[in-house]
Parts: sequence; C-alpha cells; structure tokens
Amino acid sequence: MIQDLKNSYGDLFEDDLLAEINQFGTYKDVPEGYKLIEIGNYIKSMPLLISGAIKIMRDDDDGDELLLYFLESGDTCAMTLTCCLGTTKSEIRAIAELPTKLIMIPIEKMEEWTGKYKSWRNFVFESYHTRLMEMLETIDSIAFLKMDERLLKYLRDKSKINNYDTIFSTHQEIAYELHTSRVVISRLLKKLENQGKIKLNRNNIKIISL
Amino acid sequence: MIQDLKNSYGDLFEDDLLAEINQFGTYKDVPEGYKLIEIGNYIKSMPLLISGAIKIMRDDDDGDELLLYFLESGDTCAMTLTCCLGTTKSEIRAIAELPTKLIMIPIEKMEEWTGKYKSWRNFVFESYHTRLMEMLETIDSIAFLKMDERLLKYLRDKSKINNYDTIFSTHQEIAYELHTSRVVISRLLKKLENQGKIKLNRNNIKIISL
DNA sequence: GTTGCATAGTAACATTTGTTACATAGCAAA
DNA sequence: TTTGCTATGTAACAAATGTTACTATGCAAC
Repeated sequence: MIQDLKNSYGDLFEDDLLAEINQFGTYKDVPEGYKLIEIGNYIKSMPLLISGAIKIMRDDDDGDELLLYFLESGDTCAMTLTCCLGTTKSEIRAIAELPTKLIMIPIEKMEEWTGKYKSWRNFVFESYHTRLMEMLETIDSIAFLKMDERLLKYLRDKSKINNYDTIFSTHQEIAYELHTSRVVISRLLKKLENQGKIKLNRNNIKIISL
Repeated sequence: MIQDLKNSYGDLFEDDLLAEINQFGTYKDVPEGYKLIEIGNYIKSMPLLISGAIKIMRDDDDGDELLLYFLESGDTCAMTLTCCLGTTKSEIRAIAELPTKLIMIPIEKMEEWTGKYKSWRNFVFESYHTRLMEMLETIDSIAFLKMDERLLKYLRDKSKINNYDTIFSTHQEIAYELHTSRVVISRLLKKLENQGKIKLNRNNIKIISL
C-alpha cells in the first residue's frame, strides 16, 4: 500500500504524513459498480483515491437522481469531507465508476492532521475548492445547456473518465444520470448517430467524433 | 468595529483571533445593490458578514445568469474563499441584497490563521460545508423542480432574507435570477395571485400565504 | 431454432417553457 | 393634463422536453 500511496500522493505530502496515512488508513479495492456511500449513511471516514474513478450522484426523495460529478484517479478526495464534519447524513451517493483503489482515513485523524500538517490542510482546502468548482460546472450544465448539449458533454466526460472511445451504458442509465427519460436520450442519441458523431450498438456507444 | 465583531463572532472565535481580525480586517459598509465582486475579478480578501445579506450570482459568457444563494447576516463567509486560494479569477458575482456590514480579511492572514487558530480552521471548514450544501440545494431546485415550484421557493427565500412580507422586485429581475423570461414569471405570478397566495403591485409583491 | 427478456426505435401526443407582439396600467416629469 | 417611460397583462404561437404505447432487435437460456 505504501507504494501506491507514494505514487499518488508522494509529491503532495511529507514523509511523516505519508507514514501516518499508511498506518491509520484502510486500503480498499472495490469493483466497478460498488456502492461506497448511500444517501442517509453516516460518514465516518474520508476516501483518498489511488486509482479508478467514483461517480457522485444526487438523489431526492421522489426517486429523482442526477449525476453531480466524477472523482478521478490521482484526483483528490470527496465532498464526503463535508458530510464528515457534522455528524450529518450523506446527501449524496458514491458509486465506483471503474475498479477503484482507495484509502479510507478515519475522521479523527483527518481533523488531527489538519492542525498538524500544512500540506494536509492545503490538500483539504484544495479539495473543497475543486469540489465547489465541479458543482458550479454542474449547475452551468443544467441551468444553461439544453438537453442535447448536456448529452454531448456527458459523452465527452464519460469517455474521458473511462479513457475509452466506447461507452458501455444503456440509454436508460444515461437518462437516469441526466435526470430525463429514456425516450429523450434515445431520440437525441439517434440524432447524433445521424450526424455521424457516434455509432449506436446494444449496450454501448462508440464515439466517432464529438 | 470591535463591538460589531464580538456580537457576530464572539462565540466563535477566541479573543486573540478577534483582536487580530480587528487589527488586520477592513471594515466595510455597503448600500443595497453594491457590487462586491464581479466575474473575472481577482480576489485578494475574504469577507466576514456582520449584518445584511449578499446575493451570489452565476453568469456565463452569453449573458445568462442565475441566483446561486444568499449569504446571511450572522452567516459565515463566501465561496469567495475558493477563489482566494488559487490566484484564480472569480467565477461568481456578489451583490449586496441589503445594506450590509462586513469585514474584509486579507488572504495572507486568512492562511496564517488557519495554522494558528483551531476555531478559525473550523470556521473555514464549516463555511465550505455550508456553501456546498447551499450549492446542492440550488442544484436540486433547477434539476428537480418545475418553474412554478422554483418561483415559490424563491419568494419564500427572498422574503425570509429581507425579513419582510413584501418583495420589492420587478418581474424582470426575478426572471433574471431564475434564468427564465419575464413573461413566464408574470404568468406564474398571476396564477399565484389568483390562488390568493400573493398580491401583485407595481414594483412589489405582497406575500399573503405561501 | 424458439422463447423470453432487456434494450432500443419511433410515432403521436401532452406539458412545460420560451418567444413575439401588442395592449394596458402606473407613475413621474414637464 | 399630457407625455413618456417602465412595468405588467395576455394571447398566440414555437420549441423543448416528457409521456405513452407499441414495435423491433439483439442476445442468452432453453
């Protein structure tokens, strides 16, 4: 574990801190689709991403859902932070988008290190920063873009995250993540296919040129 | 200034920190409508709200805009924090919603205190937390609510912020903040009036029961 | 191959939201 | 009072999105 850790965070943290992370953190290796956090869960630890990607979803009571953003490999921790502080329940759902390796840090340590290590403090601030910017981007998308533009952006983001030009999702899954209906997505995807930008197949979408 | 400061933050910060804030902070008293931050500005200081309220708006390049949230009186500082860290430009616009008193803290101090005072650190984290939650609520509104529900929520929030049952806005202003058109707002407001929930007047809306 | 199920295609229609265009009303300055 | 400006009301229409319902297709289990 220490090697993975050094690869991802060696530049960021001093050795003492790395050692502490190694000592108190719990290594986790989860498969694609693994549910890391469910809405309403109490959060007692904070994840550091080593590799893979995590999808952060917002759900409301009526079963509505919406993709907020992805956490990427070298990329920092979650907005989970937020939920840690108060003994509040999670407002979001976190699901592994890819096979993902991460280290879970217990809350107490997280707080302790905040006083102890400047690099840790900066890391946490930096994470908050990134998260807020990510949320802003999400707001831009749903407030200012039409569904066809949102879909395009979605396809681009998704293929970037997976680092692959084929997206293995059904229309229904995409519809859930963009909070619309399957028929709408099918319609728009077909239009993109007619424009020669993608190639539709069962259970996957090949990207030709976005 | 020290008295205002103690009233608003006395419970939160220890005396040493209060003294430093008093020493290094700049007191500001701005009228309603005063533009505190414009998109693209570089942020060199962080505001502590003493009284009043600040409206945070998101704008995009095409002139689209959208109300993100309000900062309230005793309420903590801004997402401005975020913009401070990096030497990045502001992604948002901040406008005094009411006559507002605040203290501006220079960035350097902000960072220095983060290491020095636990209460300051917690305050900053807490602020980030609140801001993220506020953004989540905004996302919920635009993603899951129809325009009529958003308008209702807007009227409630606005009257709460101003602590008054009459809202002094034109339909056009509301339309900008909800990122829709004046006609749409007029239409929906008229419906609410017909339901007996509000009373429409020129330049103001009296709330009867929401 | 046949069956059964999940996925995708598509038409027709409903609803919501946005747009245009014009009429009316309130208010203040001349 | 008249004028002019801003704000509001409203109809008619357009576009975007959502819904229903049904068909077709791909794939796997049998």
